[in-house]
Amino acid sequence: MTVRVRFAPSPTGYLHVGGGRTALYNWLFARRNGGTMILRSDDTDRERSTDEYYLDILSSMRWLGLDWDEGIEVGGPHFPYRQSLRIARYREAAHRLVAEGKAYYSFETPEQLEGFRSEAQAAGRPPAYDGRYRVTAEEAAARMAAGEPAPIRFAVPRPGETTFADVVRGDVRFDHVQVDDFVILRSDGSPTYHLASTVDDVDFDITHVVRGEDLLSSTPKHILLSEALGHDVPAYAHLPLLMGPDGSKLSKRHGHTSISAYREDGYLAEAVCNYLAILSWSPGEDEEIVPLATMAERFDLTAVSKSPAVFDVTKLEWMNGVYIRELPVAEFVARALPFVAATLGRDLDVAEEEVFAGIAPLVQERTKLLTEIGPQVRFLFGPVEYDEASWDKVMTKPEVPAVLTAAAERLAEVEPWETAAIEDALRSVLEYLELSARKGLQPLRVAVTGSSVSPPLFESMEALGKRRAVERIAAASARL
RNA sequence: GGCCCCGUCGUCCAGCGGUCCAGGACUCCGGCCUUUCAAGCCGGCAACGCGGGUUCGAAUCCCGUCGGGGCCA
Repeated sequence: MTVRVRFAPSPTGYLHVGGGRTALYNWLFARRNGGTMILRSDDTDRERSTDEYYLDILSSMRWLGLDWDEGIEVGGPHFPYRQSLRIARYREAAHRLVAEGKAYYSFETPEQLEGFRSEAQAAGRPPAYDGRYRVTAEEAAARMAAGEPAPIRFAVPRPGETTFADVVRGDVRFDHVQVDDFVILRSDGSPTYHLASTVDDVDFDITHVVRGEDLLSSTPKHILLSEALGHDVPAYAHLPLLMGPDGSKLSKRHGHTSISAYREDGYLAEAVCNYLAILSWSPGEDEEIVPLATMAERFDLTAVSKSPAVFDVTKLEWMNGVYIRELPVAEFVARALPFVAATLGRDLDVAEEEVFAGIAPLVQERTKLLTEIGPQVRFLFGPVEYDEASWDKVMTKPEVPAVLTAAAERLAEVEPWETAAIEDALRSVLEYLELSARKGLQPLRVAVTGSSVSPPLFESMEALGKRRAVERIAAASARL
């Protein structure tokens, strides 16, 4: 039997990092086992589902590099893989279960349900409705015929229990006293999550359901439903939840949680994938920087951690820096350009792109996020903007006027305008003024780049060009 | 409140009865390098929640307890 897994997000929000990790683990598992990866949209919640979220999920998946063999947009035997387009199928399934006596039209009043609940609570019993007010099939038929609306509930076998071997957690057991006769089809004819999701898993021949631990306690319902539908029960693997720094389930209040936000913040998809993978699983050998392809060779669902993991942005950032540094320079340039354009508010022209490519290697090794690049190089593509803190810290020293003056003079004679020649000239200025490089070069850095923090000075000057470099030093002198 | 799951450095991961006075990574703190900032290199701080068992021997197995999380309400 070939492995068939699915990632089935609800388009009720952007694809968040937890969902991204679930998608990734499904993908890794499929690739590791030569299986089929399916992407489905669980969009039965018409109220909260939107096209914007749907599109975000698609683009985030693609950005991460997680492709799917069957599903939304790519097609397959069960196209279009959108639950909202399969409502009739869910109704049919629910009605069939009623016909077979495995589910029933439910006429409990809210008062009855509430009464049951509070009584159970008081007695210390599980508050899961056990179907005690279920009416006979005849009565149900009569009331339905009379036009009385009613939801359909699944008749959970009682007494009983459901056990299953969770791929990551091992044996799990649920007594049915704590599984309620859950609604599968609402009185308005809309399917519940349990029904739609299970029917799809069954229809699509899913072999392994890999999802978040928040669905663990719903699993007995899904197993019971699968069996009632006359289908083999898939294997289940429940992934530990991702948490915020405060130890609660990761959510918006912990900051950025959507994959697309990380993309915009200058993270590389490779780094995000790597970090997400490493979060609840180890590729072994004390290795952490492992490319997707290698992980796909080593991935082992049974070795996934059982305990929740705190999402640590700081470590993701470090890892992003590692990936950026590993990029071939040309690739780094290509990825950086859009971000540079964003901070400049315009695209670079061809000549400027060449200038950027020139200092790119130096910028690359000091970048953790692509968004940091623009600010580092903007001095090359526009007027200097002095960072006032830098100016106050550096340009108020007594030796500054002499440094600027001497440097401007010497630099004006440098020919050809290349890093080595610039360095020679400046070193001689330092010698002449008896200043350390540390003290003597900072004023020039601020003058030329506007900041006390910049790429290496000599290269920066070369990239800037002789005329502008000398002009800026003169301008800084005038501003003193 | 009921049920389920989980519990190794601040965080992530390794460890699956002896080779562990517990290993790697991030963070943090020193130092080196150095034209700033990074990067790099070297070094350091830091954990088996607790209590009982089982065993010659437990981070590793069992029970309890405490703590955290999830779902339902």
